[in-house]
Amino acid sequence: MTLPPARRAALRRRLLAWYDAAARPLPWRFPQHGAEPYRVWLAEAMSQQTQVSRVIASYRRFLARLPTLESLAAAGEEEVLALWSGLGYYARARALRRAAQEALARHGGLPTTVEALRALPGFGPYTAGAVASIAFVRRVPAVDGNVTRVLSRLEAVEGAPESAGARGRVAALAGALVDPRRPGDWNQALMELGATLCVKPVPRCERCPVASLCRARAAGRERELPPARRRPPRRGLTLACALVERGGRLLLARRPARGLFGGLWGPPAAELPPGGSAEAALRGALPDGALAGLRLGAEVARVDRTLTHRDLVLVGYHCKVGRLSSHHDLRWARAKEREELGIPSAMRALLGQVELGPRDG
DNA sequence: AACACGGGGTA
DNA sequence: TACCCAGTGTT
Repeated sequence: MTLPPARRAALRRRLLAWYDAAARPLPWRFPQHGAEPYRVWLAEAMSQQTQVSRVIASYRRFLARLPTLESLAAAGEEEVLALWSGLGYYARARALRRAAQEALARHGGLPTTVEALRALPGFGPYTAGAVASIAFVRRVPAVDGNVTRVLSRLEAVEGAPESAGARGRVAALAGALVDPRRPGDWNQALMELGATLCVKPVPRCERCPVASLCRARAAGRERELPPARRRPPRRGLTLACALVERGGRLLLARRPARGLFGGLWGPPAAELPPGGSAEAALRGALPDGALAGLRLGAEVARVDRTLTHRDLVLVGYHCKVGRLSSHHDLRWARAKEREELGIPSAMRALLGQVELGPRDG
């Protein structure tokens, strides 16, 4: 349990030296940007449960359009969701925008302490620690999945990583190890090691700067620790989707703010229970009976997607609707407009299967 | 504590 | 197929 000062010093020295030499040149790390807090935050928010390699393109696109905290706070939710399109976990995007507004109103910018950051929407323990340490040089840890794996192996932490005991042990280690002079670099060095060498399931110990200090390796158990997280089985979800064409445009509906694909645009969709009627489901898909007169045509598109918690099936039906009352959450969009909207990837794929007339796009 | 929440890469 | 990813918010 104890972390001797000599061991702590050796870990810091070796890992920081390795990081200085081996860190990947991520766009938010380029020196000309410095540790600009807004950019650090944006990168951290996008990286939640999302591999860094998949974040880079979205990060550049987002920053080009909303380069400052002020521009983000002033942007509409629709625009922010559109810039987030394809990244998933869209609640992150809405929280990002609200946090920008709150930070500006209450602090005149991003606050600089981990406690004040933690109070903003979308800032959990990890993101608050990451931004505080990287952007504001606060001596606080930032424990993500990488750090959990690295520290679990270094100290041979037993037990499921989601258990309270293991989490507490890792948190204590992370707090004790933070380098007081370079807290942000230290936290990033731990993450970098976990992302590039100390990977699951088979770590590349031969290149690891702290392999000789690793208790899991000493015991020959580096492949076993930490144990895999147990996940509940995925449940099936079938969504009937109404593909309604008019004058080369497709009818899109904005989804409710909560739940799957919250706040994004897509074809009007409704859960199709096993053996249920797609027509009945779609007629009730929108509030106010907006689609009460819908008539179902043939199935013309289908998409299967595996999400973390869902086996998702989208079934697209060609549909006719009667007159639509003007509705805040409805719009007709041609292909070009659809490119600019926040639409989940699965629904984009479904729309991509639909052949439209020559007036489209 | 358990669950909801995207999407894609990897072995 | 199963697991994981620079996690957070809700119940």
